[in-house]
Amino acid sequence: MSFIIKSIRPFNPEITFNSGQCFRWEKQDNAWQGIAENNYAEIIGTYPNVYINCDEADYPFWKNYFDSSYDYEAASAVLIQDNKISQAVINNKGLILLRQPFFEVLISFIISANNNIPRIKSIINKISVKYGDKTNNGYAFPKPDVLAQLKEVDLSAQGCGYRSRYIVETSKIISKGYFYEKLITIPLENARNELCKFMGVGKKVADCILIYALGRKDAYPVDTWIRKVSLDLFGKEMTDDEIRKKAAERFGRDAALAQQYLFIAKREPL
DNA sequence: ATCCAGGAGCTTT
DNA sequence: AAAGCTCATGGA
Repeated sequence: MSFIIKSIRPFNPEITFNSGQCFRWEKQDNAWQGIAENNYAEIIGTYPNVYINCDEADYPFWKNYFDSSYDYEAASAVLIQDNKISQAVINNKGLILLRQPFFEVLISFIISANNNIPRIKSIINKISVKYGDKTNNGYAFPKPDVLAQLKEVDLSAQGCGYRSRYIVETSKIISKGYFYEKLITIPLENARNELCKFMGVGKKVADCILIYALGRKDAYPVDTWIRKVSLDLFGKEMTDDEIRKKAAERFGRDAALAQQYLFIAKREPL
């Protein structure tokens, strides 16, 4: 274990960590502390001069986590030309989309259904403390085989409510082995339908998993906030399927980033 | 008290 | 395919 401080890809920690795509980053004395898998890291500095303090052996993991190979400057330059998004791009410079561990995103967004962000964070923290591995710097997210062996009441006791059954059943499938890499390359509709086979995963949660775990930039999660903003965006009331279709036409391969900008702007208007 | 939260599953039209 | 009802929970 040798901790090092290295520069990491330019991004805005404040905006990215508060954008509702991750639930396990907390700020302590000017440093953002987070755990993914069994890895701990601290993020310091401000956009565009950002540094990471982590175990040297984990640095490749974190480089991938912070999506180092994707050109957000180029994507934002495209989106800023859309007059409905330009202000959000300006107000949220340095936003990126994280590439988090598949199982953690899968379970976290099952918990997110019909829920709010502070409570989602609270629940995830509780199940991590109770069922995750203890590390030197906090508790890891629970492993699939651990959650798979729980009873519904165990998770209900941590506030998961009616989602407890979904978490156990989904964890059983993952713990038996699941090749999620295929979801990165197959057509969006197919990938979404595959994920919807998991109990507790619908189209919205499926799109979140495709973006925040698998790095797909063409997905477009339609939640209550995006529903609200679509009226202004497209000029009429639409079903969720129509919203996804229109968004795909308008934003194409930048749909996920457009959605994230719109979500932030609508949820926390300046 | 009533409504809402990064919805989804199930049943009924 | 589309609409309606229900599912826990805590905060506003």
